[in-house]
Amino acid sequence: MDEVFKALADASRRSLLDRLHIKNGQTLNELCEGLDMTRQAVTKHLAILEDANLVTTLRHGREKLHYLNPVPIHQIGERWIKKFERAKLTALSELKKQLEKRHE
Amino acid sequence: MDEVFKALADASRRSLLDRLHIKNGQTLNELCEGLDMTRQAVTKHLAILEDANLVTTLRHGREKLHYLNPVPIHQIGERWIKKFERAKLTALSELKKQLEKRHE
DNA sequence: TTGACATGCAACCATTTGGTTGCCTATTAT
DNA sequence: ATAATAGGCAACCAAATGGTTGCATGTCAA
Repeated sequence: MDEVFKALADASRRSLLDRLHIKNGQTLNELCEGLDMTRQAVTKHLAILEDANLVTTLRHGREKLHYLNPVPIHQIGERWIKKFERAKLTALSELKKQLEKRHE
Repeated sequence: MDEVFKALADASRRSLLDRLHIKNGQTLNELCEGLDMTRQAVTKHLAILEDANLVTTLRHGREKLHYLNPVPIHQIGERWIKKFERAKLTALSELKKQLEKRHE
């Protein structure tokens, strides 16, 4: 889980995921197009995404195809973000209550 | 949005949010208890969470009370994670289809 | 078979990050 | 008044991060 959060912390990596979301199964060079970065930098980002299991790769001859794996993203939503849903609703009223308490 | 992702990338900071989720409105010293870190390190983490608008503070005499703001977490869920929901469902079948295409 | 293309590996670099220590200031309680 | 308490500020440090360049390897096409 920590690896996933770390992987998502970088805007370049999130944009790579976005691009794979639009078009799945792209090669390294395809993913490099239009980016203000060397191919090697992109390789490193993709390796981090792969380690976090956010991207799966598949060799096809001399090409390496990259596929988005949305499962860890979904898990972050289910296992982590959902926890804070209830808080959202009660946050403001709780804060007000506690403020009043402190000022007694 | 980037600030929020960056803030959430650290396990210590996520655990601080968890603790505020359990008990809202804690002081700095309260939040330091049981942590294997100096107070100053915790201060820095809290400052990052505050910059990302995940935590709101309130001075009360010599105490500084920390309140969880779950809104940015919720926004990550709505604006970012939800985008990948559809992908989740179709990911595997898409991958299979594309594999078949490449092997024609 | 040989050149072009797609990717991999490794060393190196600057900046950011997560942490520390030491000291200072403000508020509260005795 | 003064000691204890809660927190702030700044300098410093090691390690991680995000990037580079240079060269090597594997695969395809002419």
